Amino acid sequence: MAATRQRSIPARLDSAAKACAARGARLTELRRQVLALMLDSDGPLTAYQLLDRLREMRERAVPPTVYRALDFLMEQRLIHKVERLNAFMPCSDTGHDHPAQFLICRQCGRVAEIEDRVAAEALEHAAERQGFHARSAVVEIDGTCAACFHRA
Amino acid sequence: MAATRQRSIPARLDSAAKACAARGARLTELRRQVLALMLDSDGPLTAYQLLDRLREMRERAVPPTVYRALDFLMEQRLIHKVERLNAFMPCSDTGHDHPAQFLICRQCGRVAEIEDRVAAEALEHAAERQGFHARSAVVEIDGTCAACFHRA
DNA sequence: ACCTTGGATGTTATTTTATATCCTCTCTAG
DNA sequence: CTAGAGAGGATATAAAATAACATCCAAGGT
Ligand SMILES: [Zn+2]
Ligand SMILES: [Zn+2]
Ligand SMILES: [Zn+2]
Ligand SMILES: [Zn+2]
Repeated sequence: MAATRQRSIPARLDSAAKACAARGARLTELRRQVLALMLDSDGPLTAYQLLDRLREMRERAVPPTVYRALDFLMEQRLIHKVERLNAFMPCSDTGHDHPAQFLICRQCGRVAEIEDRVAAEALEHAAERQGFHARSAVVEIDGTCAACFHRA
Repeated sequence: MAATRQRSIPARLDSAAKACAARGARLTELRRQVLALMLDSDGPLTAYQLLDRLREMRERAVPPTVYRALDFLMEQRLIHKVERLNAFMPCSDTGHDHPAQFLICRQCGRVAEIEDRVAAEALEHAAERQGFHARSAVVEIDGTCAACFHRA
């Protein structure tokens, strides 16, 4: 079991369910289980890591089971995909539409989500200047986290 | 054959070779062929698209052939990987070390490389504030390019 | 010229990641 | 009831990337 976080997992699941309902979508049992696994993890999980864990509860799970749930959760903005890791993690700020910005530690594998308005706006403007209509932006920064840096 | 670009492909290959040599690396025939294919393409290419094209010149090519060349070209900062597309494209500013920033058009598949110093610096500072030591940053913005937007 | 050596490439196989397709079940709007 | 949509089950396959080991070959020292 992962360390305790700001809000309890059941509370986060419930507010996720409400957010979905408000948009006319259903956080079904399967989707809830998948989201719960992600909330319970210390770091990002790949689809197949998630599948392994899901099978403990749901023997019949296969890749499409997981990918469909992941697609749904991404549409609902409850999770993000970390492209550089082909892995997924819960959004730290559930439901709010914002560009995904991550700090990815190469040493420990941990990923921190940040929200830098200055960078986000600079990128918006840069896109506009090219006449480009932005839908979604991803920022992923590789490096060494403070903890790993001090350890070294 | 793709449209003519700012500088001729042979000229770009030659300056790439020089840049490699300056760093004690060799732009071998294989690597040169792979880079040439990318320079000749109108858009990003996946490793397997590249493999198909490469086989026209080099029958024995297999996935590791391509991936090794791609790894080399990325180390030499001659190309970038576009994570959201699992595809690769030449750097627009060969050899200079800079964060990769892309505008990806969903409609036409074209990818434009931009270089926004404001965003890059904002992200650097954001990382620093967390005590994070950044190595390399990737920015990928999905949306619709000006041409496709006007067409619609 | 002759080794030696490390980088580059060849070769085979496999792993990891993601999607296509078709079917069944359930719920509900009409 | 009953069509239609959404959710999930099931099978198969495609796409992307890497592992591991063999061979080649270019460059530098002798
Ligand atoms: Zn988020
Ligand atoms: Zn770390
Ligand atoms: Zn570049
Ligand atoms: Zn376009």
